[in-house]
Amino acid sequence: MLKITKKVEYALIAVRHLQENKDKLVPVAEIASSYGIPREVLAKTLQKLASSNVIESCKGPAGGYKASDKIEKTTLNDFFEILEGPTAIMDCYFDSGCDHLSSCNIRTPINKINDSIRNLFDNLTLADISQ
Amino acid sequence: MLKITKKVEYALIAVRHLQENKDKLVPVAEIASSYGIPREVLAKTLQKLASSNVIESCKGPAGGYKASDKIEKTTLNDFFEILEGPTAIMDCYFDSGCDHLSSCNIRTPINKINDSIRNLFDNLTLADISQ
DNA sequence: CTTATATACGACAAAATTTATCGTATATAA
DNA sequence: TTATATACGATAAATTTTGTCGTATATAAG
Repeated sequence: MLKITKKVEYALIAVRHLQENKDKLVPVAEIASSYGIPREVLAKTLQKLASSNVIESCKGPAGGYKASDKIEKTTLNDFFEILEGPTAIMDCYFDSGCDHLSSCNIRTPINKINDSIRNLFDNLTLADISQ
Repeated sequence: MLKITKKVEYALIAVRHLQENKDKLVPVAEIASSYGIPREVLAKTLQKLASSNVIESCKGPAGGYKASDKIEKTTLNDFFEILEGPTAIMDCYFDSGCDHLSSCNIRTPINKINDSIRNLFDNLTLADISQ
């Protein structure tokens, strides 16, 4: 439990790689083969980061991805939410279909834990964890 | 991602229930039926909490579980680790079988995130989140 | 001492989620 | 025009989580 997914792991690896190669455009295939990541999985992940402008994409031959200016200031919370949706230890606060809401005795605890984690990740940037 | 498991959810519900019924011994069946939890799953979960002395068990007719003195001071980190093992967002720091260690470029980031989360959960007790 | 009830514990099946693959479309530099 | 790279959806495989079943053990009550 409380594990990140491979998607997020791959995204972190890619972001770090792009940060270390700031000048050039790096194609997905290069990152995938360097770290043993399935190409298609990584591609889809980087597409999400590109559409949120954490990284920039360029199509065509000699194309690829590069880190954007925004990347250093991106918080872990933003990063995770781009890839996986809202940060929460349970789904019940986004789903509406909980049958047991009336007898639920852990709303307060769950909310407190969620708030604590979001607060933590709102105050950690990609730059912070790289140093 | 970063979700708690049903086991942990059920354990939290049970702990809260026991805290609200401090005097009496509550059988698993009572908690399971009150909150719509599968009896056997909850039973196994409470057995772990009992063997770690977070709660106390009593066999036989009129037996059941009750909160221990230790319960209020139990940190979220201890609670989670009793139920699910070490707190970490990736398994690679406990498994030894990572093929890509030499090319791994996210050891520092992962360690920083792990440390931050453990620090957070070490400083939150079951009492803290219940208020 | 027998019986009913509760915890203790392991093996296995079902369900859900995550991870990976495949196919097709679009953009662009050479 | 061609080769190469991103973009995106559908589906299959693998893994993990969740739930079920069976059996053993302890103990209070009659």
